[in-house]
Amino acid sequence: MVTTPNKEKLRIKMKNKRTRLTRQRKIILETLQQTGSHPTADWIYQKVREQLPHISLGTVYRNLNILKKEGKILELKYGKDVSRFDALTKDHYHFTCEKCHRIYDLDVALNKDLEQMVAQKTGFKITSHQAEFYGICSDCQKSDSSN
Amino acid sequence: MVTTPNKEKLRIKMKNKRTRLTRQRKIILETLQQTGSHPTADWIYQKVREQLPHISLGTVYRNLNILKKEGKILELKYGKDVSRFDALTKDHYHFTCEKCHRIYDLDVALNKDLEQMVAQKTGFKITSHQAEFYGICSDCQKSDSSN
DNA sequence: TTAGTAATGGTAACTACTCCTAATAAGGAA
DNA sequence: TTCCTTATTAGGAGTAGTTACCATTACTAA
Repeated sequence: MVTTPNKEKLRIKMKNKRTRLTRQRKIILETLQQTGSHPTADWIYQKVREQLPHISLGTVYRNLNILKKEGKILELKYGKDVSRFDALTKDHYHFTCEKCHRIYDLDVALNKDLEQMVAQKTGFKITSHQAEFYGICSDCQKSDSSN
Repeated sequence: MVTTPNKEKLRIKMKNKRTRLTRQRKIILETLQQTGSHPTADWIYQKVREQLPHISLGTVYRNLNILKKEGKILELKYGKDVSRFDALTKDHYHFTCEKCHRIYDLDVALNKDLEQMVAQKTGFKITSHQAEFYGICSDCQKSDSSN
């Protein structure tokens, strides 16, 4: 009898589909947040299995996609090969070391001017951009010079 | 009988491994250069088959990788799904339309300052960077408003 | 012409990922 | 708490894109 209008709002925000916070989804997100790195789906799968030995790989993929849609994680596709995931939600650039293949988050302000410039030049509507830098990270520079 | 010393030079440039410009490789590169777009490997395969009906898909992939290593083409991986290839050699940014999924080359000067800023902030050695912009292209904006 | 080997076609194998289905469990209502 | 609806799961089969393998072909240089 008692209607709950504020819950209704929430539901609308989530696009008519209540998502349930399952144990699996929770642990997948936590795992990703706890590693500061950018693991592959398979790495996450292996890691989560330590807590949920019976979780299936499909569940990991499904949840990564759901979390991505919800904006809680980021999928990085540009590297060389596999998709990697990133728990940080705020936009940031990435750096890939061409030697050790680690991916670093860059603490550099997004250059929103670039978007505007592109919009002006092309007439396209720009909603976002990303950038990746390539080169040699400090660690690998060190080990280079010591050889 | 006539020796051609300039060929020797070429060989050194190609890193001790003579690559042969086969009919297949030539046509693959030309096909890619002639389409101004960013086709998938499979699209290239279909197109090249019009001229070389017996070419195998493996040959297309092998040659795309070789051409990539030689710096003659670019592989774009960031989009949603499949790899796409780009015959342009000079660096440029890309725009992906989130509606029609076309990829456009942007005629915007590379922002080399960004690289320097990142290098200063991180101590990494930056050799290159790329950027992708996302949004809605002019065509799709038009068809949007007419509906 | 001949030796050496890069490249090819055809196909099998691999890998990252998605889809399918019956069973399970989250979470709202009573 | 108990019930009910249905989102989500495990597990496995299936798929698409790509690479590896190998016997054969075709350049290249001597």
